[in-house]
Amino acid sequence: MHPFRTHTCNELRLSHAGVRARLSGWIHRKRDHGNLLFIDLRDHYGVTQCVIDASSGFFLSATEARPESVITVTGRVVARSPETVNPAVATGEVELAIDDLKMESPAEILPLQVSGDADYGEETRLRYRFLDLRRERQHRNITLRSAIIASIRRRMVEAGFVEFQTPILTASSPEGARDYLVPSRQHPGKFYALPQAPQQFKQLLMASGFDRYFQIAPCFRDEDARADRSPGEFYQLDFEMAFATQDDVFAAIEPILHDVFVEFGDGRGVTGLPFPRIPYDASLDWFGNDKPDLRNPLVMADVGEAFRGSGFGLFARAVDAGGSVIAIPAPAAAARPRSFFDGLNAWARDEGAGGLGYVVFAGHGGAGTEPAADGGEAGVRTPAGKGPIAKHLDDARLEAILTALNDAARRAAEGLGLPPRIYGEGDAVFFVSAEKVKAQRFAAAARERICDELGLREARAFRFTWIVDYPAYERNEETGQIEFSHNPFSMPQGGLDALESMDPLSIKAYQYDIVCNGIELSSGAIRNHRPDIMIKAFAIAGYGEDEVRRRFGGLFNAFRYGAPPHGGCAPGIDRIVMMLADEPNIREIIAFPMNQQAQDLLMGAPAEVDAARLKELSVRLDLPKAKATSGGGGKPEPR
RNA sequence: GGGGGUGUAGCUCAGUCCGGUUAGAGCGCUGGCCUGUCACGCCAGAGGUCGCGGGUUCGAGUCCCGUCACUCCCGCCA
Repeated sequence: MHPFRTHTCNELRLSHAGVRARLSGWIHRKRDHGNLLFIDLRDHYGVTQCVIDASSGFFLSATEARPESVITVTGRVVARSPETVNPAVATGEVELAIDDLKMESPAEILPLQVSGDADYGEETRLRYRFLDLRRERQHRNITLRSAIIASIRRRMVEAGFVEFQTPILTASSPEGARDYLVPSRQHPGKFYALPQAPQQFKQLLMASGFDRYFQIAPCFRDEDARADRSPGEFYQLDFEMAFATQDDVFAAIEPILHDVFVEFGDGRGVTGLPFPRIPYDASLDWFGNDKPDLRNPLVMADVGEAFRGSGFGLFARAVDAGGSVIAIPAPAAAARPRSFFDGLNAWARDEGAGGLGYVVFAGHGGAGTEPAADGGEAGVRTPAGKGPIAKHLDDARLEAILTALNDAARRAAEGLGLPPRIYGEGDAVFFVSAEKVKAQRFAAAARERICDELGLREARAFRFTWIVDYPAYERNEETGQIEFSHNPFSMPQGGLDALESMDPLSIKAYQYDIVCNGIELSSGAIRNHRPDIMIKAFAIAGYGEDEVRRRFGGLFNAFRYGAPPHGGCAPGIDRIVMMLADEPNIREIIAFPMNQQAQDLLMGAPAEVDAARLKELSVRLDLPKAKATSGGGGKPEPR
């Protein structure tokens, strides 16, 4: 007989009755009846009930074994009597009547319990992650992650992509996030950087003649964490295609994402192919940001003109000063009590906005008074507006607001498959007014809030969209300088001609993001593979040719000896798993995540190192004064 | 770097607003009882620097100041 097991803890069934079996696992739970002891034995696969009675020689030691001790038990599989069958457990029709028990590894008293579904603080969970990961939900998440990655890998290979590995110790990249740096022993004063993404390597592979690259790529960025952003490191499904247009890239990855989300989505809806595409500018107009959650059906519109010169001075002055008034529809909200509007107003002020103006369209009462979408029909009345702002707006202005919202709703319905809607009687409209960028940012948040207040968010669905036509450049508000808005490696639309003839701020790039449920899964681009266009593109952002050669020498050089037009994308693996696992926090789907302060509480990273090691690296510390540097322990050091 | 929340038994939390006798509960732990449970049950017990430091007060878990830690958000994340 195998020294540890003949079966797993999820294997024994009624058909095994009478068989002699050996199981190994953790003591999940014990039920001690004095002269009869039940042990739920758990392994990766499941749980099997084992039973011992007082007549056995090892009964006492079994009684004393703590939960989470690892044991090996041997005995006979017996069918349970009908009244003792447990239908909640896969092995619930049988139990193992054990006649031998070997303690493989006793457990001390636990800092967190594995059985049951108690909540524990994250600090405890991460410090004892090996215990936390034994728990059902955590165990399931990590297993799901593995299955998703295996499925992605299989689908990528089937689609003709070739998997590569690229360096982890590489050079710092001048754009983007902060790098993690690694001092070089052999070259004092010089540093490696961990890659923020294998961006340049995958482009070099294109220049190397490989046609379709992919990698489940580790990426390292020294930026602060969020619930959906793991500190330090994360994984991307990084891929790149030679001789590919933007449409080719979309056509290659859409079915893979779609099928993976269907495979692991547990019946949740997935956007059909092809995924909708929203130009960046339209996304800002309709949703206030470039990562719209299309489960939210609300479409916004700029209605500044309706307020220009109106009696509502606050908004009229804002418009005259070049600001925006953004309207957010609130379908069927006219029936809501005053407290609904007051509550949203209070929320707006908590968010730091001046407030949230609104108009309620409930003037005429009764049904059937909705205006036709295009207006102009005889006998159609504009519903009368109510609310603090409405009295300052005449019918023509109210009409203009409804027309703008209906126009936006109709166009979004056609392009995105959002439910069509004609606003009018019975609806309400909220207004956000500020300088344009600020107004959009706040309106985006208000749109989400209003959607949830009204219970309009589509449940159990993954709604994908591409955001396309990103601007190539933007003006840095602080410095006034023209900068790359997204990715310096993207091909500007219009190529060299556009760079030479157009206002840089109006040039678009073949740059795109894929967004799912309001979460940016990835950005990608058709790359700039032409050295002459690169020089010009960087010149506009203030980099001389020498600087481009110095900073991107490898890539720049590669493009001088024949490089294929190419492009790609890099969806975030962790966020995909997070959504499919339906977890609100990215750390729930990473086996050993760091905490929000980028510390690994289990391994004790980051840690101090010996002076000798620093000397070897020609590194001397210059620590900030005030702060204790102990890292762990949590106790402040006396000063 | 900034803002919010939290910090009380091994763990999860109540008590803090409105200061007052010996700081409680559940789970876990220890001991005892229990032969059909499956969140087993019953009895008893141990376990506390109320994050840390300072202040106010006759008296501080509770009020004030500072500080540390964790967490959520903003900045940041080509």
